[in-house]
Amino acid sequence: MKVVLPDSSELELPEGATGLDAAEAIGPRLAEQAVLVRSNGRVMDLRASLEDGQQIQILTTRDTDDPDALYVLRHSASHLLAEAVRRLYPGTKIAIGPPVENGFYYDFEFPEPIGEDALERIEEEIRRELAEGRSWNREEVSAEEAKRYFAEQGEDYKVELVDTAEGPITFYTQGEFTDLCRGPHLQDSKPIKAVKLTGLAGAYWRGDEHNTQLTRIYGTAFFSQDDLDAYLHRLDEAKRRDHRRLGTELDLFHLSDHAPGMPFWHPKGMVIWNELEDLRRRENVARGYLEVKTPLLYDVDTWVTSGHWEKFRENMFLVPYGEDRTLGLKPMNCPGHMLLFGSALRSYRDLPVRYAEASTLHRNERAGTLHGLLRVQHVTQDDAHMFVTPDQIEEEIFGCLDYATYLYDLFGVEARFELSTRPENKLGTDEEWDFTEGALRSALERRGIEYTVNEGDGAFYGPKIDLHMTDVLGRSWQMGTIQLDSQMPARFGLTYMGEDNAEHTPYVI
RNA sequence: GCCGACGUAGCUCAGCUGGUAGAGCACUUCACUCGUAAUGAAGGGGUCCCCGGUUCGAGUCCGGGCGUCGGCUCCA
Repeated sequence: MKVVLPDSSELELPEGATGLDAAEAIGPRLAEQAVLVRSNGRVMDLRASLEDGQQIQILTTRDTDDPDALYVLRHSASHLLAEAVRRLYPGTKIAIGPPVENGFYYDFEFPEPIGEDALERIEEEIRRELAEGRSWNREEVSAEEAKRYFAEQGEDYKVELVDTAEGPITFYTQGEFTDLCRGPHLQDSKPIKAVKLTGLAGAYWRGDEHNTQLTRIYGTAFFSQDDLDAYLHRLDEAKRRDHRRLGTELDLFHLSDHAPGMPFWHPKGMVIWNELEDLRRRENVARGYLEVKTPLLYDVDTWVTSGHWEKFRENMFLVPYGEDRTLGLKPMNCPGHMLLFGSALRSYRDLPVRYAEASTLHRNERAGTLHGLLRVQHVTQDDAHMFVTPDQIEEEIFGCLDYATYLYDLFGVEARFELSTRPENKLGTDEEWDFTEGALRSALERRGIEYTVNEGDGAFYGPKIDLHMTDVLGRSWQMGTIQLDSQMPARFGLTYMGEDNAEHTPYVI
C-alpha cells in the first residue's frame, strides 16, 4: 500500500503498516522524534494502522507549538498524573483526564479530601516517573474484558465509561497503570520536558451537579522548560492587564463588601462609562431605536406572568410593599417593555417598534459565581426589544447581527456566534420552537456567519444567538445575545391590528 | 450551591512554633528646583473582614458567617 506525504510524494509500505512504520521507512531520526500522525486534520496514534492512499503528516518533538502535538503530549501527561495519584493515594478512583486549552486535567475521587499542598507532592512523583521513563502500550480490548478489568479494580467510573463508549475500546498502559483511553498518546515520556500542576477544583461527574463531585487536578506540560516558562510569563502578563487590577490602578471602579458584585464607579471610570453611553445612544438613534425608561420594581404578579417567577425567583431581590404585596427588582427589561407596548392600541403600520433602554438590572446570583465586572449582581445592560410581524423577523435579526458585529469590531473583540436551542424546561410548543429556531438559523446562514449549536441552552421563552469572546486565559464569556421570543407577548396579551383588521400577536426580538 | 485557597495601612505585601502590628509605594510637612515611576529628612495613617470559642493573653489556634480569587454547576 501507499501513503501520501505532505510534499505529495508517495511512500510504499507493507499492508497494515502503522505511522511509526512510515516514520521508520523515512528515517530513524524521524521515528525517534515522532509524536503522532495527522491525517486530514484528524490525529492518530503512531501505532494505529494506516490505510492505503491516506495522506499523512508525522508530527515530532520539534513541533513544539503545534496544537495537536501539544494535545497529545498533555494527554499523556495526564496519564502520568493519574499514575502518580494512584500510587500516592491508594483507594483513589479515577474518572477522566483529557487535554484542554493550555493544559490538561484529571478527575479523581479521593478517599479523603486533599488540599492544594498535595499538588507539590504529586508533581514530585510525576517528575520521578519522568526520570524513570515511561512508555505507552496500546491495546484493543473487548467491552466485556474492559469492564471486568475495571470492576476488579473498583473503578466504577471507568466501568460506566465503557458502558457508554462508542467504537473500539482501547487500553493504554504505562508502567503499572492502565487506563481506558481513545488516545492517541506518545510512544514514551521522553518528549515531556516540563510538567506543572496548576490547580485543584471540584468538578461534577459528567458535568452534572446532581452527581458526586470529584476532585479535578489541573496541570500543563510542554516540550521544553523554556516553553513552560514562557507560558507562565504570559499568565503574569495577563494578570497585569486584568480589568480588576486596572480598575484599582487607574482609579476607575472598586468592589466592596458593602454591596457584593455591585461596582462603585469612580469619576475617572465614569468618563469611560459616559463615552460608552454616548456611543450607544448615538448608534441607537441612527438605527431607529426609541429610547424608553421603565420601572425598576414590579409586583410579583408581573414576574409570574412573564414566567420568571417560576424559574428565577431564587435569584431575584424582593422588596416588601404595603400589607401583603411584594415587589421584585427587575433582573431584565422584557416585562417592562411588554407592558409599555401593551399600554396602547398598536397597528401593523407602527411595526417594527424598537424600544431601547440602558437600565440597571439586579440579579441575586448563586454564591461563588461572581467575577469582577464580568459577572456581577448589578449590571447596566444596553437592552432593546423589537416588536415585529412574522415577515419582519429576518430583517430585524440581520439588523441585530450587523449592530453587534459593528460594536465588537470597534473594540477589536473577536466574537464567536452560538445558536442556543430549546431547553428542557421551556414554554410553548415544539412547533413554535421549530419556527423560532429555524428563523435564527436561517438568518445566520443567509448572513454567511459561522456558528456552533449549543443544544438546549436557549432561554425558557425562546432560542437565542449568543456572542462569545475568549479571554487571554482561554475562558469563554457571553457578551450580547439576540433572542426570538414567541411566548412572552402572548403571556402579556399583546396584540396589534393587522391589515386584515384582525388582532395578531407580535414576535419580540 | 459545591471543591480548593485567600481576606493585615489608600495600593502591593511581610508577620516563624500565640505575648498589645511592619516594609515599599501613595499621602502630609520641610529642604532641594532636580525634567517625566522611583532626591533627602521628618510625620500622619490600621476595629489585623465580622461574630463566637479556647487561653493569663489571638492578626496568629478552633467554630460559624461575609467577601474575594481559581475551578465545577448556574447564568433570564
